[in-house]
Amino acid sequence: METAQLSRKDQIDQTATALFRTRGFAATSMRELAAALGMEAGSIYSHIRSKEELLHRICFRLAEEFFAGFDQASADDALPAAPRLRRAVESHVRVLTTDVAASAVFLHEWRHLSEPARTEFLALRERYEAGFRELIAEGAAAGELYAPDPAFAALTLLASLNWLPSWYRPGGSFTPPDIAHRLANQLLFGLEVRGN
Amino acid sequence: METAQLSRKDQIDQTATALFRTRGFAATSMRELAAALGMEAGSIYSHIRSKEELLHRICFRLAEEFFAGFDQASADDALPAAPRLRRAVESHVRVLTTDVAASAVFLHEWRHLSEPARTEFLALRERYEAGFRELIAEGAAAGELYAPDPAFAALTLLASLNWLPSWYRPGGSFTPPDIAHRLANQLLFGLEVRGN
DNA sequence: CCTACCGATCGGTAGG
DNA sequence: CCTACCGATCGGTAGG
Repeated sequence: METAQLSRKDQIDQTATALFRTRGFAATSMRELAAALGMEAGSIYSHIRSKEELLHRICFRLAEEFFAGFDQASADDALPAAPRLRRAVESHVRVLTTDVAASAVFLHEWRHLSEPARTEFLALRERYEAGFRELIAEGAAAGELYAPDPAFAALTLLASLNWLPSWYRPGGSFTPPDIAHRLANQLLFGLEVRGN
Repeated sequence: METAQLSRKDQIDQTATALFRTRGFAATSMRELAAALGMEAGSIYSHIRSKEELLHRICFRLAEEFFAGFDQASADDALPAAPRLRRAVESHVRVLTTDVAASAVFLHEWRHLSEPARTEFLALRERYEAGFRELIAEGAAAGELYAPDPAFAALTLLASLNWLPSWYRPGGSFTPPDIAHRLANQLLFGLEVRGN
């Protein structure tokens, strides 16, 4: 346990993230969470208001991290679209690997958010996808990328990346930058115009 | 409702699949399922033994369908590995689009299976992935495909395909064969050796 | 942070 | 296939 210097609230967030990931939000009880933290179920409520607040915080924090990474990666206007897309892919992989458990929750448990949070969340995700779509469309218009349908290409690209939390294990044979590089290569070689 | 000629048990399976997909297995109650079927919760148990039996049947039925499709696609020994891989990709997409709801449950809800079913299921999935891995390795060894790490390539490939149920809607602008073709192209152009 | 508890809901069964 | 019910567990609160 290296959680010694975390605040109690951060400990709760972290433990909840791990449980929501492995057992799912709905199947995780507050009593289970409490037991994992070495306390009683009722005591958790002096730190949080509801179970859903935990999920809400995880989902929206990750959304912010994905956006921050993307904005930084795609901001450089001097760069062509293809290398900016590569940087955006690497940023996405960095967020995924830095916080695998939270990413898995972000990707799979958001549907347990109640309204209006759920609709807000989906709007954020759509905006994020649109960023990739536009980058790909820009690269296609400039002849840098081969993508007859940028929307389709963006979905497939993000799909390949988002499956990562389901097999990635920290400390495995691939390091995060290694994974980012390999994924970007595998995906972009399929997008780049050949022999041009 | 076109479920008129389905047996009551098939109606239960079908409705359960739809609910497990949209709300998740754990968050779906038997009373909800009963209401969707126009009956009382207790009455369902004259057709099934338990809630988990429903999940079990969905997961293992889909596993069979994926295997049957793969075996047929990859069986032709006269064909090089690359076109057999393309056929396997198309088969995978066919299963996914033919039965989107069940596929989504197969992909995301299997972890709610209790032992030993859960371990059995994971073994099946691993065997399926191995099929793709070996096809890619074979193609790489023959110089047909560019895949420095077949295991990594197989994971990325299946990832791109498996995200499909999260955005595919029957009756959208893409037909299933269209999707299969585009996905195979986008993925294989990234794998094929260029200018060879 | 704990004890003790609330009303609601869960999966499942008995008996008809 | 329904009515009526079982014990267990749920998220959350009051009072200290």
